[in-house]
Amino acid sequence: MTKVTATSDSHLSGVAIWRRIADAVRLDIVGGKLARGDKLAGEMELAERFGANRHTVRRALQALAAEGVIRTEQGRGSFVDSAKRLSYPIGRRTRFSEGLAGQASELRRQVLGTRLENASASVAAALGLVSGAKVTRLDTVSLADGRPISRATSWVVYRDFPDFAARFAGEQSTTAVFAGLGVSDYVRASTRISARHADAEETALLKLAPGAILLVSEGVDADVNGRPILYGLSRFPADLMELVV
Amino acid sequence: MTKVTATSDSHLSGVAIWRRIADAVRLDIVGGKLARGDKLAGEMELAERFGANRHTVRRALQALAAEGVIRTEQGRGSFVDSAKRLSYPIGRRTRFSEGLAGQASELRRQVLGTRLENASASVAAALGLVSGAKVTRLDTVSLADGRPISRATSWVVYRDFPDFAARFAGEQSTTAVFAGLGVSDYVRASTRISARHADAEETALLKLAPGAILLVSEGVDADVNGRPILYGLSRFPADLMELVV
DNA sequence: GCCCATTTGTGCGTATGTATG
DNA sequence: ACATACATACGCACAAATGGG
Repeated sequence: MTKVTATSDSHLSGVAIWRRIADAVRLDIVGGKLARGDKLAGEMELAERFGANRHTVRRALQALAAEGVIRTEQGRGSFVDSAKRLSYPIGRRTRFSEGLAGQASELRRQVLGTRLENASASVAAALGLVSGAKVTRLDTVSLADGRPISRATSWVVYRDFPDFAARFAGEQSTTAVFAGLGVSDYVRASTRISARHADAEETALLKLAPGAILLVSEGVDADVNGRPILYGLSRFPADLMELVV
Repeated sequence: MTKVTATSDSHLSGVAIWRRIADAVRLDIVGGKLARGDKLAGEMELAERFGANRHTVRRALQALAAEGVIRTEQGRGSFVDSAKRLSYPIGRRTRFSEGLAGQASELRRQVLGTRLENASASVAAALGLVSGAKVTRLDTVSLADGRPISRATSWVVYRDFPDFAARFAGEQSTTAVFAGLGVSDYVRASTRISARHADAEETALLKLAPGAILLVSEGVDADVNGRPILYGLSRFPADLMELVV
């Protein structure tokens, strides 16, 4: 019906047709509609379904094959070669490693660095500080079975936890660090979720194809008295992860 | 430094540089870094910042101007011409209209249609039915101040609420329909959030630029006894909306 | 082995889009 | 506005591999 061509494409999307097809097919796979080992529809049928040329479909399938999502065999077809998306639970008492337990056999958190900086307007607002107040910033990448699944940045009030950066090196989890600093318990006070394209740094760190979509979760953790102790900004590849409330 | 060109672009992203620039600038605006009336950086400076040619930056600014996000004045610069993103609250007791009250002056829900169908595997699983059971499907688009902000599809068990479709025509809200059918209260039992590109139909209905990113929220509402009564799939343009947990 | 339909792989020509200078 | 280079998308044709009679 509506033939989507580079030329007829009404508003000139700036997103190639082959990429939209690749995204749609990948969605069926990570969303569970197609399971590992399943045979995809033929190139002709996909071309028909998306109103595109077979070459364009092939370009999309090549991209998915390069990602390791599918495998193509001449004369036989294309087959699903990867698993469902991981679910990251979001709740008042969520802890990173607990949430993903059972979904991956090996979870690892890599610390990219810590540094002392002056709170930007948004960080200050989230932590209830004046703009420019000293905060400790922590940059991490998390991996499940060796694959990067999140890029997180956290800010902690320096005045309240001057040792935060030093302690983090020796500990595996944020929970453990806070426990060592006298905060026995904390809860998620608020979470905002949005989505956007990955920038260059995120593309590199998360080993994504350029133009990949990220789910962005932005939240504040507070202690039992409701005092904000940590502001976090996490970015998840939308292809690999979904958030469960 | 890292010059991003169509040619040097490592793996051929399928997303044009002008679109990535437009997305990044729009993000600063809807994310609150730039407020209505603020002046954007000059074209030369933006070109420098993104490592692109000034022509390419101009292409991005043209796209944003066409969307109504910015306004460009010869000899003066470009200025922010739109407001912050709307926040859609997600909680156990969230109602659509209550959640957005105060953020827009006029909210409207448009019914695209209702129909009786056989539950697909995913719908059946969510509602606790056998695959193929009869369900009523309801398709809607919601608008805030005339702008489409969500595309939702809901499924209700036909056996439990045979009059659902008929009643919806006369009522404004799902809450009112359920109230008329004897369900005085219901809560959100589970929610899964993901992100992806819009397809052709969504692009048309939500009046988006092709290739736009959607936040997808998938959830089950249950009555006070925990019995699933409605399965909903909502899609929000990530440029306009964020979800707050 | 051979034929055949199906499916993927490849080559060529053309038009338009993207990005630079 | 112009010139250049490459990417994207299409259409047609044919080659190569697979699997079933």
